[in-house]
Amino acid sequence: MAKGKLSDRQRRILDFIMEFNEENGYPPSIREIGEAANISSTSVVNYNLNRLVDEGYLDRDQNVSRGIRLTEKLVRATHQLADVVRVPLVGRIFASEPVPLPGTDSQIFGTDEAIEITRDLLPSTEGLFALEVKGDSMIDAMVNEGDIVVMRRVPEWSNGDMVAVWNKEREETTLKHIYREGSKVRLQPANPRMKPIIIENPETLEVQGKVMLVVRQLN
Amino acid sequence: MAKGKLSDRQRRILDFIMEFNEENGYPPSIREIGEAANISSTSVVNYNLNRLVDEGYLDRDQNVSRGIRLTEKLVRATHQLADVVRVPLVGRIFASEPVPLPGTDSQIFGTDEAIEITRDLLPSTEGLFALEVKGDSMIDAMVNEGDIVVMRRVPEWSNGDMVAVWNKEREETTLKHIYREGSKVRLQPANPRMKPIIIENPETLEVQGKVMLVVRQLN
DNA sequence: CTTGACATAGAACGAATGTTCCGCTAAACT
DNA sequence: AGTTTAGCGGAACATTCGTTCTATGTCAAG
Repeated sequence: MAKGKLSDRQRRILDFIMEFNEENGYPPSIREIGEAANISSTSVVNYNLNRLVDEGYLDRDQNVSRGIRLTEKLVRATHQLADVVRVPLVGRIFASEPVPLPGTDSQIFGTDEAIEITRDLLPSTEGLFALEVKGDSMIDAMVNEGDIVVMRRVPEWSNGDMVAVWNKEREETTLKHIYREGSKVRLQPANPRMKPIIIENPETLEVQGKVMLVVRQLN
Repeated sequence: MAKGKLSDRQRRILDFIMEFNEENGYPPSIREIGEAANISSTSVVNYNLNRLVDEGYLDRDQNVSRGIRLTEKLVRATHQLADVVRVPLVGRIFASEPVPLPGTDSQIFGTDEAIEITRDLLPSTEGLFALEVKGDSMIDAMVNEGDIVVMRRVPEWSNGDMVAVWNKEREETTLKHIYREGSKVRLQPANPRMKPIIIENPETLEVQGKVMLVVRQLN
């Protein structure tokens, strides 16, 4: 319950456990902790370990050697580890072709090419795929050659979404903000200096994905 | 030496170790492995463990309980964990102001606001800081309002770098590709449809950072 | 058929490791 | 002062756990 105050020893113990874990891939024994923290008695280590459990920093398993588990938060904080989403890189996007869509590859291991995105950059994780942009025809979407576009397969789009649309009549793919306007559809370039396009026949449009993220690596 | 073939048992053992580790935060004991893999004898488990070490899947520490360590690659592959870099988000970037530079905050824990970027998106990790773009004045750099620009403090820039430059005369910050041309400097917009700017007096320029990455989150 | 490498099983041993109990001290509380 | 409590040290104890040794079965090569 009592939150903050850890004794000097307890802080040292915690630090050591984290360090040892990182180093060896398994937790230290009680005696190893004692040695590191200058505690001669195993019972004292045991005592302080239980205190740390009370404070919520550790979990322990009884009667199990090295049965210490760091709390999730601590692990994340100390390592430079984070939750990431593997987004399959399914191909390239040209202006002159519909976007390639992902097959039903096992999203866990299947695809060989993928990019890793930290989860907090993405609102959802389902149905994602990534494309590399070829050519400079997406400039009015403020998307450059070489950029990586992370898209999501969506059943429905809503006003304001930035989507990849395949225009069957013109036979071209563009990235635009899309808006319903009565029976028509307005395609709005991301670049505010450019004019929107009004589509009279929305059936000629095929929304192939909603753009979730654009990543540009320089150099 | 011999690469590929793992016996059915060995695969099961490997799977179990990974699963157990994930579940408990520490590796299983030999007897626990035996139980999971339907092996009655600890010596057989020991035997197979050593085989897995030979194959490069495991590391072991002698005479240490639960002294098993998975090979790095395996850990990464099973979890959805990856190496990330925490980049401090130090402020906003306007056209009308020099870019704010990071203080000497402890880059580990210090800054409260930061974004996490998977390491493979970034070539180096030193001296990084991130800025959020305000206003639409960076359009000719194909950078939009709300984009996040990850920059790096560099002592020297080289030809072709995309940099943030503070133009003292015009009192404005822009993002441009920069080139030395004799005693002059050429600033080239990322948008190929736009004209370059020639700077006669390079002293009026202050290169404040090299742009490493641009991230645009939609929605 | 014999031999040897390989894989397995069972058991015994000893070291590694967690647990418990007793006593001591200093500070806080009544 | 007397009592309580948190924290510590030491030692004995009971398991847990890795190691080792012997024995058995299989299979392919000689």
